[in-house]
Amino acid sequence: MAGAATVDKALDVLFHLHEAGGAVGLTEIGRALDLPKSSCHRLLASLVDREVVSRDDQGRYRPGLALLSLGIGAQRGEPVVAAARPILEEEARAFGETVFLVGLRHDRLRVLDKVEGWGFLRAAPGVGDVVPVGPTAAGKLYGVFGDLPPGPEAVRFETGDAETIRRQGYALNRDAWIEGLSVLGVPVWQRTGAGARDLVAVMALASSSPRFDQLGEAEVAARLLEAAARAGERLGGRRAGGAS
Amino acid sequence: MAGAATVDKALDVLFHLHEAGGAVGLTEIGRALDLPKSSCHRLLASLVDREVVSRDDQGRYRPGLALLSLGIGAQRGEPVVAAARPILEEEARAFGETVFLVGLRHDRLRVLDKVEGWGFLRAAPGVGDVVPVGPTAAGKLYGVFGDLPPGPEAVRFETGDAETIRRQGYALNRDAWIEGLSVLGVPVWQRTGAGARDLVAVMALASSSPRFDQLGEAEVAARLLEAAARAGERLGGRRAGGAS
DNA sequence: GAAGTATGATCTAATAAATGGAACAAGTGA
DNA sequence: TCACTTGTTCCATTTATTAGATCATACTTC
Repeated sequence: MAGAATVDKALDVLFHLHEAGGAVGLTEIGRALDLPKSSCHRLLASLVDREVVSRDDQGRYRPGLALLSLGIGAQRGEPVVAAARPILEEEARAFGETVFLVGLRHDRLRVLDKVEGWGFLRAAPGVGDVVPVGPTAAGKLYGVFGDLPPGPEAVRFETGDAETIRRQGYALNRDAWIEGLSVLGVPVWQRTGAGARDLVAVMALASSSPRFDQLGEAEVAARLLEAAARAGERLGGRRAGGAS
Repeated sequence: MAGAATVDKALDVLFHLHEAGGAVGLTEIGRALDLPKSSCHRLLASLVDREVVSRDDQGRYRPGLALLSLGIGAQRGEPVVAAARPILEEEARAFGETVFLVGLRHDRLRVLDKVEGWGFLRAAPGVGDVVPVGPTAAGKLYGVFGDLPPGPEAVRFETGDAETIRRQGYALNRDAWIEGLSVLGVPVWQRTGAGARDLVAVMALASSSPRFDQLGEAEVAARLLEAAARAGERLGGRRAGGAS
């Protein structure tokens, strides 16, 4: 809140480039953000210097590749991702379908990591993308087991739905989020003390619904629950602070 | 050069977090960058606000996940990446080995994209990583066909090596960069006018050397050259400005 | 081909913002 | 319990940012 105004503006520019998609000229940026050209010019100079912003052949600006290194570094640095990565690969290989990891970051459910399946028709969630809370398996699990921030899209359960999830220990989502897509999610726990535990992520398998039926709900659930338990083991103990 | 000092410092902080690897406390950051705690605090407040920096359970700072979205967006926005992506997937599937894309960005050769192979022993270049110019196939191709910036690590060719590459149209690198690793790279061209063309990337296949021998140099070269040509087609024409 | 209108880059005085030392609170370890 | 470290906040001084105008250059229109 009590931040640096100049940095805020620089970030405005950066995110504007991100949202714009393509390359954008200096004047257009200034107009869109209501900043004088000279200010934009100077801000961009700093960003370009660090390769956080790139320049077109025509001089226009676009997000730079340094962001890629930074972003992938951020992902690798996530303890949950580091712990779960090899297990994600194992499971994706075993099922031949996409297995991914969702976590609560900055009050949003985000795809932390994924390993895609082999099929021509396969689920391909984008790493870093925000996942809606309402209709997804991950959202339900966080609603039942985790500390979801009080938001407008609070989770609404059918009667008994929450209890089913609590009893089974996993959440299944058939065609509710995306037509033809089935997702089975299981919680990844971290021990936080004597008997206590924190929900630190959701591991989920996504596939087309027919393919999911071939695999079998019971089989998927069993394997994934065991995999998530191993991921939790690799994480080790401790942690108790607020969900970040 | 004539940038915004505050933004420079904020980027210093961000890159410091990136290089640190783990989570870092405020005091330590201030010491490392020789900045007063209050300044660091303010800069970090802005960065955290935009989720470019995350906070630990213990209050320490780490690179945030917004960087991942930004980075992946930057990659997707790259015209070469957008054009080559499906072809990369095709080739990786056909060979069962890792196929990747290297481009000159900000005077550095960087891995722009990759699709990994299936094998247990497979090459896994990091997307966004910088590739050395000297010993790599990509570096040689840029040395022969592209405009490498005059740097300390200028490419040194064996006599006739450059001519071989020019004649064959591809570069092969066996065990020179990494022991046991073979890489065959081909240029990706973009038409820039009547007969003229620009080297915009290198497409390369990487595998263990024994596996590469199974595939056969001629077969790999032929397929990859054809694939790179298709990628160039998808790019379309135009572009002539300085290498960015 | 020439004029007009875009753009990006550069300069400068006025001003608003960053600075950093010090004081405060919260937490940790001895 | 005390001492030490950490993160946070405050505020007068100074510095860097601002924003308008100007310049040079590329592109478009006539």
